[in-house]
Amino acid sequence: MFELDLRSRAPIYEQLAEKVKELIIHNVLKPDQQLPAVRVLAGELTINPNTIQKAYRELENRGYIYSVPGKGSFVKPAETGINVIRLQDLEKELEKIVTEMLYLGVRPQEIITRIKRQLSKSADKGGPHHD
Amino acid sequence: MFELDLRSRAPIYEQLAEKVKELIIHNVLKPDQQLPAVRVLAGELTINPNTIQKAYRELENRGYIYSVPGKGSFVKPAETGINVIRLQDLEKELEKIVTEMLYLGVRPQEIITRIKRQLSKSADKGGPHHD
Amino acid sequence: MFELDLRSRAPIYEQLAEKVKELIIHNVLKPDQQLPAVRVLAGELTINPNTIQKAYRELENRGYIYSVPGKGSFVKPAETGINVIRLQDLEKELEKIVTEMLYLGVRPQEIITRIKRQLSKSADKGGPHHD
Amino acid sequence: MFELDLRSRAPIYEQLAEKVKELIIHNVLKPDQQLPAVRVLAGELTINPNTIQKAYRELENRGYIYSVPGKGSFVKPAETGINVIRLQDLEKELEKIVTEMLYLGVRPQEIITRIKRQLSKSADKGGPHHD
DNA sequence: GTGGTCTAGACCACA
DNA sequence: GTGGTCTAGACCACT
Repeated sequence: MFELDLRSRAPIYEQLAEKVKELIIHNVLKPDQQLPAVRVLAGELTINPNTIQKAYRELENRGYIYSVPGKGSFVKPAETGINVIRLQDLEKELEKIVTEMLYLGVRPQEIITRIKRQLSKSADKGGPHHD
Repeated sequence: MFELDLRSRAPIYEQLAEKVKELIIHNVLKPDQQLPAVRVLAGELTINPNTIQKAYRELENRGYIYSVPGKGSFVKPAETGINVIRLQDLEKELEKIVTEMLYLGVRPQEIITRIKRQLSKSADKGGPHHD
Repeated sequence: MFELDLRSRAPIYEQLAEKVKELIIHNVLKPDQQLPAVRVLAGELTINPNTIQKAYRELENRGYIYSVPGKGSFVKPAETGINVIRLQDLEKELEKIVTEMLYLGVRPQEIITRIKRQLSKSADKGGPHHD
Repeated sequence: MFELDLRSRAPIYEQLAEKVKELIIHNVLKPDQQLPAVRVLAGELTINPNTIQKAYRELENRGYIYSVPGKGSFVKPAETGINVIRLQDLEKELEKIVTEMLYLGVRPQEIITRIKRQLSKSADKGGPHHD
């Protein structure tokens, strides 16, 4: 379920956090659904439990999950408008990517077409799933 | 010319490589133009020459510049089609960003509007500058 | 009556103790009034009786309630002056909060305004209810 | 300099983070000043370096310091308006404290007097110290 | 020398 | 059984 690249430069805990975040964003992991227990996941991935916990803590700080000691970790329902800072980051990244695609020869119309396709594809499973 | 954020947790050589890449993309540094010599730039930025070297090596690996031993480093003219791999990466990143923006509550129409604005803004200075 | 946030990382028994304390402070639970029996409350909140017990014990230690073996737990009438230690703690906390609000950019006048508003709001139901 | 209570229920890393935060808020640690190195502090406090790092990481997440790998950790200049969420928390805490002080018999006028005294005392060293 | 990552293994509080 | 904390000790990247 979680494919990690142990040789990658990116730390394991970040890779894991990223994977989990994607599952949440794509609504594979539903709001308030319980995540795999730290120790269980550590066993499956043959990774130290501390590393898993670090990933979960990271996601908690970023507002994607919440952890209840003694109970488990759960998907946090999305709250529109909370992550203004994150949105600004995404804007900047978007800008960079578009500029580089232009530089590499992609025509503007082509870029818009692809994004529209992406938007309609995400419409079903994606989009905000609030309380 | 190159504003580096020494406070950032991103390594300096990566920041520098990114800045140079942007200048190339935005056509501020023209094809075959010579980049500042390592030692000169090191002096101006009060940064270790090794760090500059690392940034240039990074850019060479990614195909944005080329080095002529004994002469210096130069901007590599863009070659449409050669960077298919890079384009696929950009596609994936674009997909991720769009999906996350949707999750964070941005409306699809809003996303397209922003990209169009970005496209028209880059139209002047940006765009491919091939041989 | 007692709304607990099972998602919170704060232990349930602490949340419960806090809620009861607030009801006492706001004079909703009057002096010498009997608190809900442990088992009853456990049933209503669908929570382990041990957890309720722990909350009540906590409140007894802090001087907000008293227990009569075989009878139940009751609200302890406030005794001005006996809680000097608690008052000193509150002073310290108050100092910390005010300092941090200043640091975060809140103007002194604004702080006083908010506190006055808070004071007049609590004036009705709040205030000391001694013997 | 940092007095920790190893027997306290509060985790060491939180105690340490709190202490450092206070030094920053009271302007004892000035903006962009370097914090003690993780290993050095670990040695002085006879505490594991990982624990220190956890405290620093916590402070970084909350926006009070920034860490540059290979350089050190530094005090982050305050940015007014960034910490809206933290301010809301402080408001709630302030409300609770004021209410409890009333309950313990402190007169409203007395509360305001103390806060004003606190405000003028903090005026010198406290207050925001932005860029 | 700096912070960052990871492991192995132990202990605690909570439900 | 759960997450959380802490230690000891090793290795890496960056400057």
